Amino acid sequence: MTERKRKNTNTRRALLANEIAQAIRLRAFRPGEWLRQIDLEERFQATRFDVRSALDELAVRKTIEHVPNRGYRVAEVDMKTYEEILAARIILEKATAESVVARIDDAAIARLDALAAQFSAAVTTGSRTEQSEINRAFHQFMYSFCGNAVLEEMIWGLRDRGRGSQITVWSSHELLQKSDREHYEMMAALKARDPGRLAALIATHIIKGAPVGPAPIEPG
Amino acid sequence: MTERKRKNTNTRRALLANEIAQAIRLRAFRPGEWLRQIDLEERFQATRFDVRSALDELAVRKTIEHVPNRGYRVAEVDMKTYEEILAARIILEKATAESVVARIDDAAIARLDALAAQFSAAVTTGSRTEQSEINRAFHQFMYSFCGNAVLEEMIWGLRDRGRGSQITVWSSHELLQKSDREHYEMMAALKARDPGRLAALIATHIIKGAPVGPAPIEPG
DNA sequence: TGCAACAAAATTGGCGCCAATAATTTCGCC
DNA sequence: GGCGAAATTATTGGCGCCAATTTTGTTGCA
Repeated sequence: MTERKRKNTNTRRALLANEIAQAIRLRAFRPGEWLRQIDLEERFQATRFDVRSALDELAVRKTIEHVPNRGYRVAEVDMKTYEEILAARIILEKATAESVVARIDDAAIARLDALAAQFSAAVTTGSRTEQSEINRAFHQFMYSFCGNAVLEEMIWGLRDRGRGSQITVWSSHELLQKSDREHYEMMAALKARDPGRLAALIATHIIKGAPVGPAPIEPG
Repeated sequence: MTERKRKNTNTRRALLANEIAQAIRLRAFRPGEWLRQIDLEERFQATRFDVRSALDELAVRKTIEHVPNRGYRVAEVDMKTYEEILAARIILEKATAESVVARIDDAAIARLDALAAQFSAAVTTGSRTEQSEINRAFHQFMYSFCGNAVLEEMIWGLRDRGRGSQITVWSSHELLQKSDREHYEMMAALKARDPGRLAALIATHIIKGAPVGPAPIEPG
Protein backbone atom coordinates (compact mmCIF):
# COMPACT_ATOMS: atom_id res chain seq x y z
CA MET A 1 0.00 0.00 0.00
CA THR A 2 3.00 2.27 0.40
CA GLU A 3 4.00 1.94 -3.22
CA ARG A 4 2.23 4.79 -4.96
CA LYS A 5 5.37 6.73 -5.63
CA ARG A 6 6.39 6.43 -9.25
CA LYS A 7 4.59 9.37 -10.72
CA ASN A 8 7.46 9.56 -13.15
CA THR A 9 6.95 12.52 -15.39
CA ASN A 10 8.10 11.16 -18.69
CA THR A 11 11.83 11.16 -18.27
CA ARG A 12 13.44 11.96 -21.58
CA ARG A 13 10.87 14.27 -23.08
CA ALA A 14 10.52 16.46 -20.00
CA LEU A 15 14.25 16.51 -19.48
CA LEU A 16 14.98 17.80 -22.95
CA ALA A 17 12.09 20.23 -22.76
CA ASN A 18 13.57 21.74 -19.65
CA GLU A 19 17.00 21.95 -21.23
CA ILE A 20 15.59 23.84 -24.17
CA ALA A 21 13.50 26.01 -21.86
CA GLN A 22 16.60 26.90 -19.92
CA ALA A 23 18.46 27.74 -23.11
CA ILE A 24 15.63 30.09 -24.00
CA ARG A 25 15.71 31.59 -20.53
CA LEU A 26 19.43 32.23 -20.92
CA ARG A 27 18.75 33.86 -24.27
CA ALA A 28 20.63 31.25 -26.24
CA PHE A 29 17.59 31.44 -28.49
CA ARG A 30 15.91 34.79 -28.79
CA PRO A 31 12.22 35.60 -29.13
CA GLY A 32 11.01 35.03 -32.66
CA GLU A 33 13.96 32.81 -33.55
CA TRP A 34 13.17 29.58 -35.36
CA LEU A 35 14.17 26.35 -33.66
CA ARG A 36 15.20 23.94 -36.36
CA GLN A 37 14.77 20.35 -35.36
CA ILE A 38 17.98 19.25 -37.03
CA ASP A 39 20.04 21.78 -35.09
CA LEU A 40 18.42 20.81 -31.82
CA GLU A 41 18.98 17.07 -32.21
CA GLU A 42 22.65 17.76 -32.78
CA ARG A 43 23.04 20.41 -30.07
CA PHE A 44 21.37 18.26 -27.40
CA GLN A 45 22.36 14.85 -28.76
CA ALA A 46 18.79 13.66 -28.98
CA THR A 47 16.74 11.82 -31.56
CA ARG A 48 14.43 13.73 -33.82
CA PHE A 49 11.46 12.17 -32.09
CA ASP A 50 12.51 13.41 -28.68
CA VAL A 51 13.15 16.87 -30.04
CA ARG A 52 9.68 17.03 -31.50
CA SER A 53 8.08 15.80 -28.30
CA ALA A 54 9.95 18.37 -26.26
CA LEU A 55 8.97 21.13 -28.67
CA ASP A 56 5.35 20.08 -28.45
CA GLU A 57 5.50 20.26 -24.70
CA LEU A 58 7.02 23.72 -24.76
CA ALA A 59 4.36 24.83 -27.23
CA VAL A 60 1.63 23.73 -24.82
CA ARG A 61 3.40 25.65 -22.08
CA LYS A 62 3.46 28.67 -24.42
CA THR A 63 7.20 28.98 -24.17
CA ILE A 64 7.43 28.53 -27.91
CA GLU A 65 4.95 28.81 -30.72
CA HIS A 66 4.09 26.23 -33.33
CA VAL A 67 3.34 27.23 -36.91
CA PRO A 68 2.17 24.29 -39.03
CA ASN A 69 4.57 23.37 -41.80
CA ARG A 70 6.92 26.09 -40.69
CA GLY A 71 8.14 24.78 -37.40
CA TYR A 72 8.61 26.09 -33.90
CA ARG A 73 9.90 29.47 -32.81
CA VAL A 74 10.50 31.16 -29.49
CA ALA A 75 7.28 32.87 -28.51
CA GLU A 76 7.08 36.58 -29.02
CA VAL A 77 4.61 38.10 -26.64
CA ASP A 78 2.99 41.31 -27.77
CA MET A 79 2.69 44.30 -25.47
CA LYS A 80 -0.91 43.59 -24.52
CA THR A 81 -0.17 40.03 -23.47
CA TYR A 82 2.94 41.18 -21.66
CA GLU A 83 0.93 43.58 -19.57
CA GLU A 84 -1.60 40.85 -18.87
CA ILE A 85 1.20 38.58 -17.71
CA LEU A 86 2.54 41.26 -15.41
CA ALA A 87 -0.93 41.91 -14.00
CA ALA A 88 -1.42 38.20 -13.36
CA ARG A 89 2.01 37.94 -11.76
CA ILE A 90 1.21 40.79 -9.42
CA ILE A 91 -2.00 39.09 -8.38
CA LEU A 92 -0.35 35.74 -7.73
CA GLU A 93 2.89 36.89 -6.20
CA LYS A 94 1.19 39.39 -3.91
CA ALA A 95 -1.09 36.58 -2.76
CA THR A 96 1.88 34.63 -1.45
CA ALA A 97 2.87 37.39 0.97
CA GLU A 98 0.56 36.45 3.79
CA SER A 99 1.42 32.75 3.98
CA VAL A 100 5.10 33.36 3.34
CA VAL A 101 5.26 35.71 6.30
CA ALA A 102 3.34 33.22 8.40
CA ARG A 103 5.41 30.17 7.52
CA ILE A 104 8.96 31.35 7.00
CA ASP A 105 11.45 30.63 9.79
CA ASP A 106 14.61 32.37 10.89
CA ALA A 107 16.91 29.94 9.14
CA ALA A 108 15.17 30.60 5.86
CA ILE A 109 15.33 34.34 6.44
CA ALA A 110 19.06 34.03 6.94
CA ARG A 111 19.36 32.09 3.70
CA LEU A 112 17.34 34.75 1.90
CA ASP A 113 19.60 37.42 3.30
CA ALA A 114 22.53 35.54 1.83
CA LEU A 115 20.83 35.37 -1.56
CA ALA A 116 20.08 39.07 -1.46
CA ALA A 117 23.75 39.70 -0.73
CA GLN A 118 24.74 37.44 -3.60
CA PHE A 119 22.55 39.51 -5.88
CA SER A 120 24.16 42.72 -4.64
CA ALA A 121 27.54 41.31 -5.55
CA ALA A 122 26.32 40.19 -8.95
CA VAL A 123 24.95 43.64 -9.70
CA THR A 124 28.47 44.96 -10.09
CA THR A 125 30.58 41.96 -10.95
CA GLY A 126 28.28 39.30 -12.38
CA SER A 127 27.05 38.66 -15.90
CA ARG A 128 23.51 39.31 -16.96
CA THR A 129 22.56 35.63 -16.74
CA GLU A 130 24.16 35.31 -13.30
CA GLN A 131 22.11 38.23 -12.05
CA SER A 132 19.02 36.66 -13.52
CA GLU A 133 19.64 33.26 -11.98
CA ILE A 134 20.38 34.63 -8.52
CA ASN A 135 17.32 36.83 -8.68
CA ARG A 136 15.29 33.80 -9.66
CA ALA A 137 16.72 31.80 -6.77
CA PHE A 138 15.86 34.57 -4.33
CA HIS A 139 12.23 34.76 -5.33
CA GLN A 140 11.84 31.03 -5.82
CA PHE A 141 13.11 30.35 -2.33
CA MET A 142 10.88 33.02 -0.84
CA TYR A 143 7.73 31.86 -2.62
CA SER A 144 8.44 28.24 -1.72
CA PHE A 145 7.15 29.08 1.75
CA CYS A 146 3.69 30.01 0.55
CA GLY A 147 2.62 26.38 1.01
CA ASN A 148 0.81 26.19 -2.30
CA ALA A 149 2.64 24.25 -5.01
CA VAL A 150 -0.05 24.97 -7.58
CA LEU A 151 0.39 28.67 -7.06
CA GLU A 152 4.17 28.43 -7.30
CA GLU A 153 3.95 26.51 -10.54
CA MET A 154 1.75 29.18 -12.10
CA ILE A 155 4.10 31.93 -10.99
CA TRP A 156 7.10 30.31 -12.66
CA GLY A 157 5.11 29.57 -15.75
CA LEU A 158 4.19 33.21 -16.04
CA ARG A 159 7.72 34.40 -15.39
CA ASP A 160 9.00 32.17 -18.16
CA ARG A 161 6.34 33.37 -20.56
CA GLY A 162 7.23 36.98 -19.83
CA ARG A 163 10.72 36.42 -21.22
CA GLY A 164 9.30 36.40 -24.73
CA SER A 165 8.64 40.11 -24.70
CA GLN A 166 10.73 42.83 -26.29
CA ILE A 167 11.13 44.44 -22.91
CA THR A 168 14.60 44.11 -21.50
CA VAL A 169 14.15 43.16 -17.87
CA TRP A 170 16.76 45.44 -16.37
CA SER A 171 17.08 48.05 -19.06
CA SER A 172 19.46 50.20 -17.07
CA HIS A 173 21.93 49.88 -14.25
CA GLU A 174 19.73 52.09 -12.09
CA LEU A 175 16.85 49.65 -12.39
CA LEU A 176 19.16 46.81 -11.47
CA GLN A 177 20.24 48.68 -8.35
CA LYS A 178 16.62 49.47 -7.58
CA SER A 179 15.78 45.77 -7.72
CA ASP A 180 18.68 45.14 -5.40
CA ARG A 181 17.46 47.69 -2.89
CA GLU A 182 13.93 46.33 -3.03
CA HIS A 183 15.18 42.88 -2.07
CA TYR A 184 16.39 44.31 1.21
CA GLU A 185 13.14 46.16 1.73
CA MET A 186 11.35 42.84 1.30
CA MET A 187 13.67 41.30 3.86
CA ALA A 188 12.78 44.09 6.27
CA ALA A 189 9.08 43.47 5.74
CA LEU A 190 9.64 39.75 6.29
CA LYS A 191 11.53 40.33 9.52
CA ALA A 192 8.83 42.73 10.69
CA ARG A 193 6.24 40.07 9.82
CA ASP A 194 4.32 42.62 7.81
CA PRO A 195 2.48 40.85 4.98
CA GLY A 196 0.77 43.99 3.72
CA ARG A 197 4.05 45.79 3.29
CA LEU A 198 5.62 42.74 1.64
CA ALA A 199 2.74 42.49 -0.83
CA ALA A 200 3.07 46.15 -1.74
CA LEU A 201 6.80 45.75 -2.30
CA ILE A 202 6.28 42.72 -4.49
CA ALA A 203 3.89 44.67 -6.68
CA THR A 204 6.24 47.57 -7.24
CA HIS A 205 9.12 45.16 -7.72
CA ILE A 206 7.34 43.52 -10.60
CA ILE A 207 6.24 46.77 -12.20
CA LYS A 208 9.47 48.66 -11.77
CA GLY A 209 11.66 45.78 -12.84
CA ALA A 210 10.15 46.04 -16.30
CA PRO A 211 9.51 49.65 -17.31
CA VAL A 212 6.58 50.17 -19.62
CA GLY A 213 7.65 53.67 -20.58
CA PRO A 214 10.60 54.00 -22.97
CA ALA A 215 10.86 50.69 -24.79
CA PRO A 216 14.51 49.98 -25.53
CA ILE A 217 15.32 49.24 -29.13
CA GLU A 218 16.48 45.74 -29.95
CA PRO A 219 18.81 45.46 -32.94
CA GLY A 220 17.56 42.86 -35.39
CA MET B 1 2.65 43.77 -43.30
CA THR B 2 -0.89 42.83 -42.38
CA GLU B 3 -0.28 39.14 -42.81
CA ARG B 4 0.89 37.97 -39.42
CA LYS B 5 -2.29 36.14 -38.59
CA ARG B 6 -1.81 32.40 -38.98
CA LYS B 7 -0.94 31.52 -35.46
CA ASN B 8 -2.60 28.22 -36.11
CA THR B 9 -2.51 26.16 -33.00
CA ASN B 10 -1.84 22.75 -34.36
CA THR B 11 -5.22 21.80 -35.68
CA ARG B 12 -5.71 18.11 -35.26
CA ARG B 13 -3.84 17.49 -32.05
CA ALA B 14 -5.43 20.37 -30.16
CA LEU B 15 -8.86 19.49 -31.50
CA LEU B 16 -8.68 15.92 -30.29
CA ALA B 17 -7.15 17.00 -26.99
CA ASN B 18 -10.12 19.27 -26.39
CA GLU B 19 -12.57 16.52 -27.30
CA ILE B 20 -10.97 14.21 -24.79
CA ALA B 21 -10.82 17.00 -22.22
CA GLN B 22 -14.52 17.61 -22.66
CA ALA B 23 -15.27 13.92 -22.30
CA ILE B 24 -13.36 13.98 -19.02
CA ARG B 25 -15.25 17.08 -17.93
CA LEU B 26 -18.52 15.32 -18.64
CA ARG B 27 -17.32 12.37 -16.60
CA ALA B 28 -17.27 10.00 -19.55
CA PHE B 29 -13.92 9.01 -18.08
CA ARG B 30 -13.60 9.16 -14.34
CA PRO B 31 -10.60 10.15 -12.23
CA GLY B 32 -8.09 7.34 -12.02
CA GLU B 33 -9.48 5.57 -15.06
CA TRP B 34 -6.98 4.37 -17.63
CA LEU B 35 -7.26 5.79 -21.14
CA ARG B 36 -6.32 3.02 -23.50
CA GLN B 37 -4.98 4.35 -26.77
CA ILE B 38 -6.72 1.65 -28.80
CA ASP B 39 -10.11 2.58 -27.36
CA LEU B 40 -9.54 6.25 -27.97
CA GLU B 41 -8.53 5.89 -31.59
CA GLU B 42 -11.72 3.97 -32.23
CA ARG B 43 -13.98 6.23 -30.16
CA PHE B 44 -12.73 9.43 -31.77
CA GLN B 45 -11.83 8.00 -35.17
CA ALA B 46 -8.26 9.14 -34.98
CA THR B 47 -4.91 7.61 -35.74
CA ARG B 48 -2.81 6.24 -32.95
CA PHE B 49 -0.31 9.03 -33.48
CA ASP B 50 -2.90 11.74 -33.01
CA VAL B 51 -4.22 10.05 -29.90
CA ARG B 52 -0.79 9.95 -28.39
CA SER B 53 -0.11 13.59 -29.22
CA ALA B 54 -3.38 14.65 -27.67
CA LEU B 55 -2.69 12.62 -24.55
CA ASP B 56 0.73 14.20 -24.24
CA GLU B 57 -0.81 17.63 -24.45
CA LEU B 58 -3.35 16.81 -21.78
CA ALA B 59 -0.60 15.42 -19.58
CA VAL B 60 1.28 18.72 -19.82
CA ARG B 61 -1.93 20.51 -18.91
CA LYS B 62 -2.23 18.15 -15.91
CA THR B 63 -5.66 16.98 -16.98
CA ILE B 64 -4.33 13.46 -17.17
CA GLU B 65 -1.29 11.74 -15.78
CA HIS B 66 1.33 9.80 -17.65
CA VAL B 67 2.91 6.69 -16.17
CA PRO B 68 5.77 5.36 -18.29
CA ASN B 69 5.07 1.96 -19.81
CA ARG B 70 1.67 1.94 -18.21
CA GLY B 71 -0.14 4.62 -20.12
CA TYR B 72 -2.29 7.62 -19.35
CA ARG B 73 -5.02 7.95 -16.78
CA VAL B 74 -7.36 10.71 -15.70
CA ALA B 75 -5.58 12.71 -13.03
CA GLU B 76 -6.59 12.06 -9.46
CA VAL B 77 -5.90 15.08 -7.35
CA ASP B 78 -5.30 14.45 -3.69
CA MET B 79 -6.95 16.52 -1.01
CA LYS B 80 -3.96 18.76 -0.44
CA THR B 81 -3.67 19.66 -4.10
CA TYR B 82 -7.40 20.16 -4.33
CA GLU B 83 -7.30 22.71 -1.55
CA GLU B 84 -4.38 24.43 -3.24
CA ILE B 85 -6.37 24.61 -6.46
CA LEU B 86 -9.33 26.12 -4.63
CA ALA B 87 -7.09 28.64 -2.92
CA ALA B 88 -5.55 29.62 -6.25
CA ARG B 89 -8.97 29.87 -7.87
CA ILE B 90 -10.16 32.19 -5.13
CA ILE B 91 -7.16 34.43 -5.65
CA LEU B 92 -7.59 34.60 -9.41
CA GLU B 93 -11.36 34.78 -9.63
CA LYS B 94 -11.61 37.40 -6.91
CA ALA B 95 -9.04 39.44 -8.78
CA THR B 96 -11.36 39.70 -11.79
CA ALA B 97 -14.09 41.43 -9.79
CA GLU B 98 -12.77 44.95 -10.08
CA SER B 99 -12.22 45.02 -13.82
CA VAL B 100 -15.38 43.04 -14.54
CA VAL B 101 -17.44 45.60 -12.67
CA ALA B 102 -15.62 48.39 -14.47
CA ARG B 103 -15.98 46.98 -17.97
CA ILE B 104 -19.27 45.14 -18.11
CA ASP B 105 -22.12 46.87 -19.92
CA ASP B 106 -25.88 46.65 -19.54
CA ALA B 107 -26.36 44.30 -22.47
CA ALA B 108 -23.92 41.85 -20.94
CA ILE B 109 -25.62 42.13 -17.58
CA ALA B 110 -28.90 41.25 -19.25
CA ARG B 111 -27.29 38.23 -20.86
CA LEU B 112 -25.86 37.16 -17.51
CA ASP B 113 -29.30 37.49 -15.96
CA ALA B 114 -30.59 35.16 -18.64
CA LEU B 115 -27.86 32.63 -17.89
CA ALA B 116 -28.62 32.81 -14.18
CA ALA B 117 -32.27 32.11 -15.00
CA GLN B 118 -31.24 29.19 -17.20
CA PHE B 119 -29.30 27.77 -14.29
CA SER B 120 -32.31 28.16 -12.00
CA ALA B 121 -34.36 26.15 -14.44
CA ALA B 122 -31.69 23.50 -14.75
CA VAL B 123 -31.50 23.12 -10.97
CA THR B 124 -34.87 21.39 -10.97
CA THR B 125 -35.26 19.96 -14.46
CA GLY B 126 -31.80 19.62 -15.96
CA SER B 127 -29.26 16.85 -15.81
CA ARG B 128 -26.07 17.14 -13.85
CA THR B 129 -24.02 17.88 -16.94
CA GLU B 130 -26.50 20.52 -18.12
CA GLN B 131 -26.24 22.26 -14.78
CA SER B 132 -22.49 22.09 -15.00
CA GLU B 133 -22.33 23.49 -18.51
CA ILE B 134 -24.71 26.37 -17.81
CA ASN B 135 -22.82 27.21 -14.66
CA ARG B 136 -19.62 27.20 -16.65
CA ALA B 137 -21.16 29.48 -19.28
CA PHE B 138 -22.31 31.92 -16.61
CA HIS B 139 -18.90 32.31 -15.05
CA GLN B 140 -17.02 32.18 -18.32
CA PHE B 141 -19.11 35.02 -19.71
CA MET B 142 -18.72 37.07 -16.58
CA TYR B 143 -14.95 36.62 -16.34
CA SER B 144 -14.57 37.39 -20.04
CA PHE B 145 -15.00 41.05 -19.11
CA CYS B 146 -11.93 41.14 -16.90
CA GLY B 147 -9.89 42.14 -19.94
CA ASN B 148 -7.05 39.75 -19.19
CA ALA B 149 -6.93 36.68 -21.41
CA VAL B 150 -3.97 35.21 -19.55
CA LEU B 151 -5.89 35.35 -16.31
CA GLU B 152 -8.96 33.74 -17.87
CA GLU B 153 -6.90 30.92 -19.28
CA MET B 154 -5.43 30.13 -15.91
CA ILE B 155 -8.84 30.16 -14.27
CA TRP B 156 -10.24 27.59 -16.70
CA GLY B 157 -7.14 25.50 -16.42
CA LEU B 158 -7.57 25.35 -12.66
CA ARG B 159 -11.29 24.61 -12.90
CA ASP B 160 -10.56 21.69 -15.17
CA ARG B 161 -7.86 20.36 -12.90
CA GLY B 162 -10.21 20.51 -9.95
CA ARG B 163 -12.49 17.97 -11.59
CA GLY B 164 -10.01 15.25 -10.77
CA SER B 165 -10.82 15.31 -7.10
CA GLN B 166 -13.01 12.92 -5.17
CA ILE B 167 -15.18 15.83 -4.12
CA THR B 168 -18.56 15.89 -5.78
CA VAL B 169 -19.11 19.47 -6.84
CA TRP B 170 -22.72 19.80 -5.77
CA SER B 171 -22.97 17.05 -3.23
CA SER B 172 -26.53 17.89 -2.26
CA HIS B 173 -29.55 19.63 -3.69
CA GLU B 174 -29.27 22.33 -1.05
CA LEU B 175 -25.77 23.25 -2.25
CA LEU B 176 -27.08 23.41 -5.79
CA GLN B 177 -29.79 25.82 -4.71
CA LYS B 178 -27.24 27.80 -2.76
CA SER B 179 -25.13 28.18 -5.87
CA ASP B 180 -28.22 29.33 -7.70
CA ARG B 181 -28.99 31.97 -5.12
CA GLU B 182 -25.42 33.20 -5.10
CA HIS B 183 -25.58 33.83 -8.83
CA TYR B 184 -28.33 36.35 -8.22
CA GLU B 185 -26.39 37.91 -5.38
CA MET B 186 -23.49 38.35 -7.78
CA MET B 187 -25.83 39.96 -10.27
CA ALA B 188 -26.96 42.38 -7.57
CA ALA B 189 -23.35 43.27 -6.78
CA LEU B 190 -22.67 43.77 -10.48
CA LYS B 191 -25.65 46.06 -10.90
CA ALA B 192 -24.66 48.00 -7.81
CA ARG B 193 -21.14 48.28 -9.27
CA ASP B 194 -19.70 46.96 -6.04
CA PRO B 195 -16.45 45.09 -6.78
CA GLY B 196 -15.69 44.38 -3.15
CA ARG B 197 -18.99 42.68 -2.61
CA LEU B 198 -18.64 40.74 -5.86
CA ALA B 199 -15.20 39.53 -4.85
CA ALA B 200 -16.48 38.34 -1.49
CA LEU B 201 -19.34 36.50 -3.15
CA ILE B 202 -16.99 34.82 -5.60
CA ALA B 203 -14.87 33.54 -2.72
CA THR B 204 -17.75 32.00 -0.82
CA HIS B 205 -19.17 30.64 -4.08
CA ILE B 206 -16.00 28.70 -4.70
CA ILE B 207 -15.66 27.45 -1.15
CA LYS B 208 -19.28 26.55 -0.59
CA GLY B 209 -19.74 24.91 -3.97
CA ALA B 210 -17.32 22.23 -2.86
CA PRO B 211 -17.69 21.37 0.82
CA VAL B 212 -14.52 20.32 2.55
CA GLY B 213 -16.32 18.90 5.55
CA PRO B 214 -18.09 15.57 5.07
CA ALA B 215 -16.37 13.94 2.13
CA PRO B 216 -18.88 11.80 0.22
CA ILE B 217 -17.82 8.20 -0.25
CA GLU B 218 -17.11 7.02 -3.75
CA PRO B 219 -17.78 3.33 -4.38
CA GLY B 220 -14.76 1.69 -5.94
C1' DT C 1 17.53 45.53 -64.78
C1' DG C 2 13.34 43.89 -62.59
C1' DC C 3 9.90 40.50 -62.21
C1' DA C 4 7.70 36.13 -62.58
C1' DA C 5 7.58 31.40 -63.21
C1' DC C 6 9.89 27.30 -62.68
C1' DA C 7 13.19 23.97 -60.60
C1' DA C 8 16.03 22.30 -56.73
C1' DA C 9 16.95 21.88 -51.90
C1' DA C 10 15.78 21.84 -47.25
C1' DT C 11 12.59 21.13 -43.55
C1' DT C 12 8.67 19.60 -41.37
C1' DG C 13 5.23 16.12 -40.15
C1' DG C 14 2.19 11.89 -40.56
C1' DC C 15 2.32 7.21 -39.82
C1' DG C 16 3.17 2.28 -39.37
C1' DC C 17 6.15 -1.17 -37.68
C1' DC C 18 8.18 -3.79 -34.10
C1' DA C 19 10.80 -4.06 -29.74
C1' DA C 20 10.21 -3.38 -24.69
C1' DT C 21 7.39 -3.67 -20.86
C1' DA C 22 3.45 -4.84 -18.05
C1' DA C 23 -0.82 -7.68 -17.21
C1' DT C 24 -3.00 -12.08 -17.46
C1' DT C 25 -3.53 -16.73 -17.80
C1' DT C 26 -1.90 -21.34 -17.49
C1' DC C 27 0.61 -24.88 -15.65
C1' DG C 28 3.20 -27.45 -12.26
C1' DC C 29 4.61 -28.22 -7.65
C1' DC C 30 4.02 -28.48 -2.81
C1' DG D 1 -6.68 -26.77 -3.20
C1' DG D 2 -3.51 -22.94 -2.88
C1' DC D 3 0.61 -20.69 -4.34
C1' DG D 4 4.33 -19.36 -7.28
C1' DA D 5 6.68 -19.39 -11.69
C1' DA D 6 6.73 -19.52 -16.53
C1' DA D 7 4.39 -18.73 -20.88
C1' DT D 8 1.01 -16.07 -23.34
C1' DT D 9 -1.36 -12.00 -24.45
C1' DA D 10 -2.12 -7.10 -24.48
C1' DT D 11 -0.46 -2.44 -24.53
C1' DT D 12 2.69 1.03 -24.78
C1' DG D 13 6.47 3.66 -26.94
C1' DG D 14 10.78 4.57 -29.77
C1' DC D 15 12.12 5.42 -34.22
C1' DG D 16 12.99 5.77 -39.12
C1' DC D 17 11.10 6.50 -43.55
C1' DC D 18 9.00 9.20 -47.06
C1' DA D 19 5.36 12.40 -48.59
C1' DA D 20 3.80 17.25 -48.21
C1' DT D 21 5.08 21.84 -47.89
C1' DT D 22 7.91 25.74 -47.78
C1' DT D 23 12.02 28.21 -48.94
C1' DT D 24 15.77 29.21 -51.77
C1' DG D 25 18.01 29.59 -56.14
C1' DT D 26 17.92 29.96 -61.19
C1' DT D 27 16.49 30.91 -65.57
C1' DG D 28 13.93 33.36 -69.11
C1' DC D 29 11.29 37.15 -70.67
C1' DA D 30 9.72 41.92 -70.98
